[in-house]
Order: sequence, then structure tokens, then C-alpha cells
Amino acid sequence: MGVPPDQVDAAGNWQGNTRQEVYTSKLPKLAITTLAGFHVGEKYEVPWAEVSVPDELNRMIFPFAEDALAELTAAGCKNRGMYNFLQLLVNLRPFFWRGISAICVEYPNSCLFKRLRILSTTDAKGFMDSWPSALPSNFNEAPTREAMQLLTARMRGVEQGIDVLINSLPYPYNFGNLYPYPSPASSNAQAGQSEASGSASEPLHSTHTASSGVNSPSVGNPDVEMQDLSNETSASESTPQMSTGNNSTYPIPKDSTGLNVNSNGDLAAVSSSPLPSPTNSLLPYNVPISEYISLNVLPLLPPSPPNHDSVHTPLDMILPPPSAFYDDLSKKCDSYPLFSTCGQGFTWKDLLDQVKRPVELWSVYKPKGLGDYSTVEMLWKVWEEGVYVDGVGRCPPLRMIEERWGSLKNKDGQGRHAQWRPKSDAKARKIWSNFHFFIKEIEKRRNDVAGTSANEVLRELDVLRGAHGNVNKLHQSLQVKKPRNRK
DNA sequence: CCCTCATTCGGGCACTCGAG
DNA sequence: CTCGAGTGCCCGAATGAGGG
Repeated sequence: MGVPPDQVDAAGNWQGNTRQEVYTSKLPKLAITTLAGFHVGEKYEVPWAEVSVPDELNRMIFPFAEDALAELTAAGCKNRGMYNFLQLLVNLRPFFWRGISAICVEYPNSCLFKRLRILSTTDAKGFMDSWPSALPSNFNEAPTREAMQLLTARMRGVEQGIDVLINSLPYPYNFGNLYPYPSPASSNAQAGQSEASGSASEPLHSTHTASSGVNSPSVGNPDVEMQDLSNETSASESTPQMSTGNNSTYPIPKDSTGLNVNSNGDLAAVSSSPLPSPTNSLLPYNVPISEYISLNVLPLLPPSPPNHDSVHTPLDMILPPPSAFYDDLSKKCDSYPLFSTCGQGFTWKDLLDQVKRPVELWSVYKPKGLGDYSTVEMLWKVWEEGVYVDGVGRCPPLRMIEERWGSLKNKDGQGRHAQWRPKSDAKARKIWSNFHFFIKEIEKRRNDVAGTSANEVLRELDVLRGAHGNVNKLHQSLQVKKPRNRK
């Protein structure tokens, strides 16, 4: 960039010739190149980068750039930083078109192509359609990709083989006391038999194992990932993945202890359950909040053996009680059904798909009273993003629950009860009424002025709230006064 | 520390509305 | 007509601020 070396030293607080001694002279360029997979002297070449992109397509991206550059030049602008930045935007354009064309070849039905309007123009479609033939004839990534997939599949096979071997060893050599799964040795042997025989009673997890990994067409597939996203917000009901008769359950270990004990301390009952696959099953754990309250939480990442500690993130899912997942309450429902990532990540949709008794969600996911929200924005976040509990995880967006089970009618168009709110519970009705009042108010204000964003409405309401002090007061002031006939 | 007053907020009650 | 969800008004307990 033309910066004198002494100024680089000054910027990095390097004294004397430290930079030269420690960094510049110590970078073994040839070795680095070789470590990156190239032979010494091999030319790095990306053939698809040579495909030329028509100017009219380039100008569709950052369309302001040429005008801005022309104006800067005409005005004799001495601000090279701005000039160089605009020039960088111009230079980036062809990379977008080449990248998007490559994605289009691989995933033609990706939601990406429905959402980006410039991709639906005739020029863009023409360019993307001509992409395969525009590539140099000797350019073919498929062999590289296939070789990598084969390699990864082999490594996974070896990994699973080691798991089976380790788990077949007697305690204490099998990590059974560390691994937070019920009775690893017996259950895994059972799972192995089931997979080998391919019987009809094959547990869910073995199916997932077979379909997971690099060979799965869905892994890293933008089609699938985007679909998941869109499904998250859709109100459509899909068939639950868990069948009622499935007994693939596992108990709730206490946080980080990895003990194979369910809530009743019943080890025997636990060990009869099939063992979830270590590669993609998620294990709920229990987080005590107070002396009387605790939350069950589902980590989004499977535990990584042999280090049994689950990785906990703020996005871990706070679970409803286990009874939410069973139709028949006469059976034991003190443990959760199997939650599996299926190789694609686990979403709220996946979780809610497994819920059989939505009314059980209320106790954990119900909104708070208006007094507990200091701003309308906080309340809206509970609706749109879900509640975050510090150091524990988060609840689902109430919008998702309400879309599924908030209608007063059931699937047959009958009934007059919201399925997830407790029936004939005046307190629940009141809490929901107050909470939902603001949701409707926000959506009404958005609809009243077309194009208004939720953020704008939230700001507007919080300004109003400022005059009234809190959300509760704001609620009172926004209510429509009706004449009241006292008896 | 006690008392008074103002404010907050949960919950009871009455009412409307819509479905059965 | 009955029932139940949703809603607005009102009351009272809880809480906090300020003064003596």
C-alpha cells in the first residue's frame, strides 16, 4: 500500500527492528505455500475467475459507484480513501456474479434466487444459465469434491468404529462414567445390532447416523438451510418426527455432571432405552435457577466425546416439561424423547414438531406481566426472538407458538380454545390479553402506514411510553375507552 | 424509624363478541 | 341461548419516596 516500513513499525508499537526480526524475516513463504497444498513453484489459478461478466450486470450492483466516482473526480476530491473504497466495490462486482452463478448450478432451487430481485432479470438469468458452458473446458471441481467427501466419510467410519470398540470395553475403560449417555456399553451394543440387522424397530438415532455426514445431500445445502429458515416463520403444520409409540427417550442429567441418572434416579429404566448416536443427538440438562425452580435446557451442539462436557451457548433451547412431548400421560413422561440434529442443526421448528400437548408450554414460555417489561421493544423481542435467560439459554419466539397453537379453532376449523393457553384460567387470559394487546398495536401501526418497520413503531411507542413512564401505564393510555354499564 | 402519600401492578368483575 | 375468550375498569396490596 506504499506505507513506509518505519510507519508500519510505529503503528504496531514495534521498537527497533522487532518487526523485521520476529515477523517479516520469519515467514517461510515456500513452506506456507506447500502447507496450503501447492507444489513449490505451482501457479495458483482459479479458472472461473477468468470468466468475464457483462458490464450491464456489473452495474446492477452498487449502481451508485460510477456516479460517485465521477463526481469525486470532477470535484477534484483529494480523499483517496473514499475513492479507493468505491473502486473496491466496483472490482468486487464480478466476483459476486461468478459466485452466485456457481451456487445456481449446484442449488438451482435455493431461496436465494427467489429473494434477490436482481437475479430474476433476463440478463442475470442468461448469465447464470450460460455459466457451465462459460467455464474453461478443463475446469471441473467435482473430482476434488468427491475425493474430499470420500476421505471425510472414511474418517467418520473410523471414528464410529473406535466408538463401538471403546464402548464394548468393560467399565472403567469405556468412558461410561464420563459419557453422559445412559448405559453406554449395553445400549450401544444394542444400537449396533439394530443397525446391522436393519430391523423395523430400528431406533431413530441410527437412521439419523446413516443419513448424516458429508454424504447427506442436505449438508451445507443452502436450499435446505433456507427452507428451514422460512419454515420457522410459517404457520404450516408438519408431521411430527416422533411417533407416539417411539420409546427413544433419555433422562435429564444434571448440568455438567454427566451422571446417568434420570429425575427419579432410576438407572435401570434408563439403560433399557436405545442409545442416541453420539454424533448428532442432543442431550437435555437441568439448570437450577433457585431452590424451587429449575429449567431443562437442550444444548444445540452434541457433546464431543471423549470430553463429555456439552458446549453451552446463549442459544441453547429452554425446554417445556417432558409431559409436553407425550399424548398419553398415563405412561411415564419424566424423560424427553430423542432430539437429534439430523446433521442439519436443530431448530425451534424441529422441537415444536415433537410437541404433543401444547398446553404444557404455557408454564415455561408464558409472557410476563406488563410490569416486567421496561420497554415495548423488550416485549416485542419476546414475540419475535424469544426470551433470553442469562447464562441458561432462550425460549422460542412466542410468535411461533401462537401461529401453531394460538388459533381459537383447531385443525378441523372447530373449537374455541387456544391450544397452548390453559383453559378457563382467568390469570392466563389476562396476562395474554395484556401482552397480545401490544403485539396487535404494533402490527396495526405497521399496517396503518405502509412500509413502516417494526423498529420505527417500537421507537414511536417507546417515545409515547416515555411520557407515561412504563409499559403498564402506556397500556392504560392506549386502551380505547368504552362506556360501561354498571349493574 | 415511622408515618403519609403516590405509584405500580395483579387480579376481580362486568361486559362484548363469536362459536356452538 | 349458553359458554368461554378477550377486554376495560376498578380496587386493593405492595412498594417506594419524602418528611418529621
